[in-house]
Amino acid sequence: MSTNEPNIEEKYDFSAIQDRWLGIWDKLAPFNTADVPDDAPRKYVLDMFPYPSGDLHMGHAEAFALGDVLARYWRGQGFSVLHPIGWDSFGLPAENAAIKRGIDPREWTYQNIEQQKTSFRRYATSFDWSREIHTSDPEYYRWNQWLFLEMFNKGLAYRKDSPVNWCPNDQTVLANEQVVDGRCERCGALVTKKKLNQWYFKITDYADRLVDDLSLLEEGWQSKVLSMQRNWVGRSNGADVTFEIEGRAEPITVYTTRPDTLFGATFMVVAADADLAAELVAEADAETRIKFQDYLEEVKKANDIERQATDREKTGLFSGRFAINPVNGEKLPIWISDYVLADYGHGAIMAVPAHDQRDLDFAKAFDLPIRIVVDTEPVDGADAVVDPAESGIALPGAGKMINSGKFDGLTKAESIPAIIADLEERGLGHASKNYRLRDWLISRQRYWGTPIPIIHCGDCGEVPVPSSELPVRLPESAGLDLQAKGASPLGAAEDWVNVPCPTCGKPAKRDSDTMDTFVDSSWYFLRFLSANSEEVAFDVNEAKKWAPVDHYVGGVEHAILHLLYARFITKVLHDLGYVDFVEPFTALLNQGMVLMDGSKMSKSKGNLVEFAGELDAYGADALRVTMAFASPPEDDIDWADVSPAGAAKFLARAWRISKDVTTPSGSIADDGDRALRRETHRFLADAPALIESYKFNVVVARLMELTNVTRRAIDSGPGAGDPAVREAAEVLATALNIFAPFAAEDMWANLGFPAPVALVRWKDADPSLLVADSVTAVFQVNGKVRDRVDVAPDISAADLEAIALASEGVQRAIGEGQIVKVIVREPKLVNIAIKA
RNA sequence: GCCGGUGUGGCGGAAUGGCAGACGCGGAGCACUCAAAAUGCUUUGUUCGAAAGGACGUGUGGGUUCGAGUCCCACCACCGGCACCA
Repeated sequence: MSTNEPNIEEKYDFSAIQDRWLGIWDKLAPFNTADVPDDAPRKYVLDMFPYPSGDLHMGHAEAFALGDVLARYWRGQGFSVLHPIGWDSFGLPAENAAIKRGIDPREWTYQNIEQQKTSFRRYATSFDWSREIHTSDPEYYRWNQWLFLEMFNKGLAYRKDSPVNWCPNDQTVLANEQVVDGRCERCGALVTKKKLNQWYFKITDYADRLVDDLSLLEEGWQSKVLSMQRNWVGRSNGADVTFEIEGRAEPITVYTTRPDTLFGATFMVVAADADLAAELVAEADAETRIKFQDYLEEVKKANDIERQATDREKTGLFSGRFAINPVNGEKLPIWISDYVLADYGHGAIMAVPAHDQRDLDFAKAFDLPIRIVVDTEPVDGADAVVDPAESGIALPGAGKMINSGKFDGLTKAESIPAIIADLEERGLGHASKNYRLRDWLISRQRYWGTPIPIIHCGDCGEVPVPSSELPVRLPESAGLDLQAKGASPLGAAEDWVNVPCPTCGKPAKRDSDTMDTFVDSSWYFLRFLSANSEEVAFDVNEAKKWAPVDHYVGGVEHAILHLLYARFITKVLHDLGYVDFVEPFTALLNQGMVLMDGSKMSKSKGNLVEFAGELDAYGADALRVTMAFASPPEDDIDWADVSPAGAAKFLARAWRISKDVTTPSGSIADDGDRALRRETHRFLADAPALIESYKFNVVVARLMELTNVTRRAIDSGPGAGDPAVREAAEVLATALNIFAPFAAEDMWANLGFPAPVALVRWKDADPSLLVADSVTAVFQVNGKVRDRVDVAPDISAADLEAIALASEGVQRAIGEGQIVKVIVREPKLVNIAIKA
């Protein structure tokens, strides 16, 4: 097969070029990684796999362009690069579309996949298609079930009754991570609470490691994402303190981050919706019991948005009971309120109104005592500390302890360990940590997901499906009512749901819920390593060779959810002995969004830019260059501010150089024009560091510069026959390949080489060419540039100083002034400090 | 409230403490054309000046330094995360 047929076009014609190479690339399959030698240097470059809803959009166009730049770059550096693609193809939109149109979710999903696949091919993404995966295939989701059972056997998957987030619109439960501002992340409906029996993954067991291991990612992840992850886990350090309760055998434990304020506790508060509150008032007088019932009703009615409003008035009631402060034996009234949360800490707090704003608000509302126990600095430039009882402003700052018995005089830093030690000695408390993170709720009451591989038996309880019977396939959707109704549609598939118990053989029922699709995506990067294996989820040895992922590319909208789950599952797989690393993604590139006229694109706003339309108008190369050149990758791109036509113009200029070269291939570049060669090799020397630090926009700018100087060399320099021009053109083709694969391939063919240019190793920079013949020295007077002179790069400090002092511009600037000091940084700078 | 980030021409953006504005978009002028588009060339931070040449200029105010967009302190604005989390 001849891959370098002569090009007939005399002008850059992106659509002819695309047509010419697509078919050839299909046959060459240059990105297949089936037979990589064991000792080959490797990189794993992965884009977050797409959810196949309709065609690709401009956001995909950016993310996948950038991922492809990295994959192609490392190939050019001689690495074997794994750059796979798959489809996150389970999930609600397919189901909703299916309901709306009365078709199988499978049909809708796999049609969209075909469309996106076609678009990816036209976009020249360098995927290894032999490893393609679909999470909605039984061949994939059986390994979700395998993972679930591994976790079930380790006690990391469990079922519990708990109030859960419920989306009344989608009629399914939601993970905490899917509730944003009290609303369903997907549809925006107000989320309510519902008490349900649901499956959880025990991510809280890994809370400390999920925070601590972030330090391993400081090199490769944006600090923004690290802090988002840290915030989400929400670890706080403090102490558990035990309070005896009058008339109750069991004491109550509270969690506090300020044990140093223990002497300032003047009451205790129990969360209204905690079981403890109901128990405490059970023996109270009738009036209190009725008041409590009314209050509890009120609290339950409030949705999260109302409840979370921080400027709400404090409400509550006295329980009639008292606690004993362990440090001073004082009797503290126990109050009940909804400002304390039932599911954080122990659902009860010690209230220190002088030093906590919330407690102070409550104390003032119910006229409770306020006692200062920390001598804080005055705030906001005030002369003296104002009594919180007067000002209504609590004093949360640090200071020396007062009114605290034997602890008086200690600073906050000293007193916290001292008090904890004292409590510990007396068995009344200990240091403790708390987390905002909750266990990951993974059950969903919907059809289009992975069936949970558990059989419920009246006698044996929760029985795992034997691994020989995996996968538990989804029943056909035909005949099932997929309409959201709060119970899984699978429950109605009689033939499917009724099975004998694997243990005792009696009639039993399959679990009819499906898994959260974030389970699918929490380990898919490992499935690519053995995408076609029927024996294992992934081969442990392949994981040793390829994983973890070297570059993970995707939107910052997944900075919490998906990344936290993937990190968690990776640690679980590590503990189970399947992988030898603890973090899945060594480096993370979060590209910004593609906007139009300052806002997110949407059909309803009328500012939608269609991927297919741009592709037709400018071609894949111009689109990819535009994405890379627009801004640093993390920043948003406003499509109104960029110019795909400009990118196309640049590509045409670069392409034309390859047509103009007249030197035959194999000519000796050493004989070529030195100035042009220096530019070429400066590019080769600088490009790797720029790409590896994701400064793609600068690399494109440098390619434009190289194109411009080569053009000038042809038109008004040494001419098209100079070997340096050929060298520049070859470097342009190999480097441009990472941004504009079609144009680069065509240039490579124009220069007489066979496809694919994508597997050509980049030329090394020649260090001897990086030394300039002369450099421009800058002469400053008091830091202002007054003159410039070209000098030899190895000029001595004394010579340079002499030239500077003699220069006309410097003399004029010095005038009558007196020279105080001369700084010489040969060969580039002299700065003369003068006194007027 | 706590934590993190960002502020540079008309616009997107460059700049190991050493020539601010690379590269591009847009604008202006010119060439080619009957004309337009496309393409090419020149020019383009603000301001004073005929020019030569000045002055000013990286959110604001201070500081360190021979020299600051870059480092330090304080502030302002915007963006993001968390938030009655004890």
